[in-house]
Amino acid sequence: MTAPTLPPHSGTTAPDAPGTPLAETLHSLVINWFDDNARDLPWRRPDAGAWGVMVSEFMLQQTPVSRVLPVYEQWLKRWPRPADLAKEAPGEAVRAWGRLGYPRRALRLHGAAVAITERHGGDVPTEHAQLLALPGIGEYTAAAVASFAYGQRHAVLDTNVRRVLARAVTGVQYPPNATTAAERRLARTLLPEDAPTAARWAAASMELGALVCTAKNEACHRCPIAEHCAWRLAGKPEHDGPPRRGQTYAGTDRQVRGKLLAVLRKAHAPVPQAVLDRVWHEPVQRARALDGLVADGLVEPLPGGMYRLPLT
DNA sequence: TATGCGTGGCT
DNA sequence: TAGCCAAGCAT
Repeated sequence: MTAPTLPPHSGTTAPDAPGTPLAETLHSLVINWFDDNARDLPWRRPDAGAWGVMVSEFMLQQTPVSRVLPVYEQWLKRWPRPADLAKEAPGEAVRAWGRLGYPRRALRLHGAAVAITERHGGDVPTEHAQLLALPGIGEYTAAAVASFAYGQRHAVLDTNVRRVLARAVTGVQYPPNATTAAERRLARTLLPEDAPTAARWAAASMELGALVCTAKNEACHRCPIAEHCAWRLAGKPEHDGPPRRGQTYAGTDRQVRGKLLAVLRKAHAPVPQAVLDRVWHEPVQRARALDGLVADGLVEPLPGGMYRLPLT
């Protein structure tokens, strides 16, 4: 007879196996907290539908909720179903994306709407693998849509959940820079057995990271699992190890691309090169940024040195 | 696995 | 003030 085994994981504090008291305690504490503290967000309303959930997930990739809210409302009003967006020129998606940032997401969301219309009869697919095959959908977003929209059982491992698990279970201040196999293993280990509870846990643990267990100024006094938190119990040791990679922005191609695209979003007719030239003084970087936008399909070059958002 | 990719609010 | 940070993805 063999003892029950747990997958190995990093960190100093072992979680209990699934179904053991600690895991279940965490589930109920966090879910009960969520019942009382969940934000009333439009994509969580019952009428949002899978398309609403999917749109919100695209927009929320690296962009705060407060900035997503107004764009989300406009988007769903204009394109209430995937087929509505699929009929549009991709440039219209880029324009409607506004200043959410990372406009390639708008292009991919448009591409996903086209694929849904062509391959799935206009309905957001229910299977994780089908979702993963859509442009702009990676491991996280596939799991999130399957869980939030369809109530399925998946480990939904975003930056919030990673931080909550790093602290509560592993006992460190921050998760690693890149998601590790150990983190995925841990998240799967902690997943409630039944699908509805797993889906609730996914949303609840994410919300806990967003509202309480934040990157800076964490509010342990409001945390439902503070008394179980390995990091807090260890005296909240400061992060050690390699510095967490920051994003530089000023003076980068990204900034130039942003300025170029801002001009094209505002324009409703082709824009001459000379107008684009005014956004950045340095010609080499300016040309590289514009070429990059064209290569990414975010900008369409026309004969005679004219440019516009892509029609196809 | 490391890097590039927007934008704006906050400390 | 100059980073730091915000529900990642693609390559």
